[in-house]
Amino acid sequence: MSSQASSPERGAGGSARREADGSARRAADGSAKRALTRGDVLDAAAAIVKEQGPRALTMRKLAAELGTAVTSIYWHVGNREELLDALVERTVADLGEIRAQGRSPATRIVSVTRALRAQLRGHPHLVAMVHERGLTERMFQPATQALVHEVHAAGLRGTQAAEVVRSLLFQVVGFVLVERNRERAPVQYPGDESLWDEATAEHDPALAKGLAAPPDPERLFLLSVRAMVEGLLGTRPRA
Amino acid sequence: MSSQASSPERGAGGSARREADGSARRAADGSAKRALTRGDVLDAAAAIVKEQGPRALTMRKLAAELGTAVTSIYWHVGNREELLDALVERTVADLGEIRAQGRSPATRIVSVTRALRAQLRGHPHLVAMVHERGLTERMFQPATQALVHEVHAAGLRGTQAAEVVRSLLFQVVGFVLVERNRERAPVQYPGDESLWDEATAEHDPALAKGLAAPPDPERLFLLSVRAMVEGLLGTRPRA
DNA sequence: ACCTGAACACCGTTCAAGT
DNA sequence: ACCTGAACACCGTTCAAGT
Repeated sequence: MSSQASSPERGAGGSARREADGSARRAADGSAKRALTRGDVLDAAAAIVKEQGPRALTMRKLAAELGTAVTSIYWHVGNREELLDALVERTVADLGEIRAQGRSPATRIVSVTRALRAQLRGHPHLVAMVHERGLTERMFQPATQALVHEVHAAGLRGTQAAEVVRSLLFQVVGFVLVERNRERAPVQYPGDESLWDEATAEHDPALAKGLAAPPDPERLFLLSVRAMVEGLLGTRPRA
Repeated sequence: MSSQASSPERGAGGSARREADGSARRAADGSAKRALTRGDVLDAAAAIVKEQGPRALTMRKLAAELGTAVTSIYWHVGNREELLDALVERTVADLGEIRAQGRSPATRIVSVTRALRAQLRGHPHLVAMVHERGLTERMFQPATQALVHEVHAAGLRGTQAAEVVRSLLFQVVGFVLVERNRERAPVQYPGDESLWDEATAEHDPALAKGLAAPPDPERLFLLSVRAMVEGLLGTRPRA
């Protein structure tokens, strides 16, 4: 409920920011000690979340990191939930534009999905946090915008265009989520071998191998997105 | 670390279970009091998770619900994390088979994705919990199995078949996730209207409306899956 | 305007002790 | 074999009090 309207670090577009990593206020060193700002809190919180996930972000740990009393944080950001809200908000705002590349609409659409996937992979915990806060639509706004443009260029309009855009967004999100799951837990239970033995794979060893471990997610991503674009537009995109 | 091997309620296939809703041990009523079993704990935990989400499942609340001391629970399930593990494990095991319907492979594939979506929607918190535990592959095993069969029937083999199966799974998961997000947070911030005004929708009001609120997720789901199947198989599925 | 420590209600978990 | 209360370390949050 604290109506802080500072909104620090809006940047000049979104890509380059890294210098101002709250290195100013270190108290543990005994060095110079500035006044704590809302931006400091967000920076420190962002660092913890990025490295250890949102679960590891406790108010007390954050305070220790900043060299302040726990209660000071509350003055600047309200409470933990509002802190996470602000963090997500800032990260989403800093994601930057998505630019299509290529000549044909189909190719340009594929390039947008690739850019979106790259963004999502760059912020491993962001998707879940955005999801919890009901900001999904907003987070995908830039990508949606770009897709709208390309779908229009492909000649689609109205409801049909909207459905194509949404199908593509869902595809990317689903892919990244499952992909990340595999990265985090490479060895599944009860283990891939037993899950895809000869019988369950219907005597198709190459298929069993393909399902047990996707050797090239990049390739799989391109393939599925291209299939989807082809099915939706009736045009085959080119590499 | 407690090696309890009871594994209650494995059922006779998976669909019908509902009678044994831990109504036996009610202590608050002052009625008859059986010995607490691992199954009781899992049942009560499942009820809480189903109604209020995994976050609301605290050991103390669970104990109160069961009419026991908190520490009794630990004897039966180890700790909170193992409790959730067991819960997910049991739920996944009880999900049941997925049967394809229809004549052509393309149509049957679509029917499998619909069944999978219905399963996921029936357990709103399951996907996230499974995801956290790295059990995604296992959870989708029945659906994958069914898809493998149909893709084989469509004449695909090996790596190509595996890629088709995976693309479809990703599509379904992504769809359900985003769909659920919209249900939970119907009013987005900063609001759909402002997000899709005339300019951002490139002067296509029907598209703006389509993106602001998907009137029929069922329809959108079918459309996108069919497009994907068509793009992957080169065959158009029929309703 | 900003920061502080004390205090509260709530967690998960351990452990010695009961039956 | 099962259950218990006491106790520990950790949470988020509030509040009166400082400067």
